Amino acid sequence: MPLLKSLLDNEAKPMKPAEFAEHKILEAILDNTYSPGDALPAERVLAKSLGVTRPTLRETLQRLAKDGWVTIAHGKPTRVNDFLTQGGLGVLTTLARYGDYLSNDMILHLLKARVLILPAVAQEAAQNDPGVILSYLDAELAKDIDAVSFARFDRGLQTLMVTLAQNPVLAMIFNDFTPAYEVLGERYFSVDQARERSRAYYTQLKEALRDGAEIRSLVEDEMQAAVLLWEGVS
Amino acid sequence: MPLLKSLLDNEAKPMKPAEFAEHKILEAILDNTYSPGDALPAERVLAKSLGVTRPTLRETLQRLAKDGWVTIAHGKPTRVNDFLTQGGLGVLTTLARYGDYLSNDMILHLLKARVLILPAVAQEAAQNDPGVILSYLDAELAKDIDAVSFARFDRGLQTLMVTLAQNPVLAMIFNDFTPAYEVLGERYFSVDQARERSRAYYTQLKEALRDGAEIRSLVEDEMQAAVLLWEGVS
DNA sequence: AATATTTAACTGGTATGACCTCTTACCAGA
DNA sequence: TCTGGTAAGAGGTCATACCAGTTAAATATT
Repeated sequence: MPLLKSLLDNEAKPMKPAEFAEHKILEAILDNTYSPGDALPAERVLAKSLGVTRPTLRETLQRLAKDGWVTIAHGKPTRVNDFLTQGGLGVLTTLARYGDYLSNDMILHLLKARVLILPAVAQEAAQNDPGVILSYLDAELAKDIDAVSFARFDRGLQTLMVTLAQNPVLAMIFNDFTPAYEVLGERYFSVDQARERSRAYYTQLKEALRDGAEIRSLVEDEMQAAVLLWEGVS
Repeated sequence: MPLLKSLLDNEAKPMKPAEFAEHKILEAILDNTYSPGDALPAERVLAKSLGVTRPTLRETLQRLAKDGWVTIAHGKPTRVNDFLTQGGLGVLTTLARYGDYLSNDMILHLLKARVLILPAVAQEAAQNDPGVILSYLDAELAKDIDAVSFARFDRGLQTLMVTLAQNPVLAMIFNDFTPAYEVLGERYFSVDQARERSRAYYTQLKEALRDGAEIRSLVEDEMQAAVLLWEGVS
């Protein structure tokens, strides 16, 4: 409904200066107005052209630098990094927030990375406290639940398992993943087949947990299946 | 040698304000002067007590917030996060920089996480371009090479493989890991047994690559062995 | 003329102090 | 009792001046 949409968009509260600056700069980097290796305009110039003051711009630049988008050095101009190579997961997070830039390809890579980590996490969690996982899974999912809610449920399960796995390093990786994972989840669970798969998977998981069986390979198969499913639909 | 150490410390160039503020705040968080959940003093107060101005302090706080140390919200006081649970890999990086806070336990968790990721990365890399890896490994290691250099060589190998694996998501994780990994490496390769193990491993790896054999399980065994070795010496 | 050396013009880093906006809690009025 | 206003305190932004590295051109030196 284009009309409603446009109305909503117009009603959107105006961005705050810092937010606006970050948005603009990232946009410029992502669409190659400033390419990796390029120098950003001097702070005084950039600030004026963005319509914000230098202190505000600097706060924004500091945040961008933390995520690996740019490199700031005293005396030298601030340069754009080759973020796809040098960047950390913060880059992925931003890519996710700017939906159009999180390509299907990137999602595929994300799903593949997940295959490596989650099975082990699930296994550890199941050994440490299968009961909690079981009671989480016992919350029945409504038949016609929407993609967003489904994604939230699935993410909640994984958050729970990561917590139970008792490895802070894996938890940190998971935390960095989360924002991108939210976007990914909504897209993935929009596919009917994906929701069906997961429902069956939850059931299998419950059985395995009740029997005290190994769940590692079960989870791995499911994660692998998700990769294949996504390759099919994307 | 306390005397030398103190001399070196005194010769250290004075920290810049921003650096100093970050150091102080992190120190206060790490030694529980401010515990997770606590509110930080108001910016105006904190700035004065640190001897820096508010803009400088704010830039520092923005960076800390990016890494998940604190949460900033308009109107509300800035609060310290439960960074071990909510933080990302940036937390790990800082923990590494403040050497005393990167516990042996944390290193163990890091090594365990590595077991999950690297084998798959190595396998992909070997399939994509075994030749480059081979030529990297052909650089012979001196018999009496020191721990730092050994660590750099090992890290270089893994950097190479991550690049060849062609999965940007895994590369991002690896990038976030790097700072902590450097610290870890120096400690790990200080153990004589560790260096011996790795030498043998490199040799096996070369043979497998020449034969075009699978290297996944080989790498996994080695990573797993590293975990056990560290459990033994720490 | 070739080579140091100074200097000036960039760049980012820090300092002040004022004002805007959001959140919260307390207080007055219906 | 509940509602609504109001003031205090927190973060957000602005404006401007000055400090400190970096670089290369201008200048002095050999």
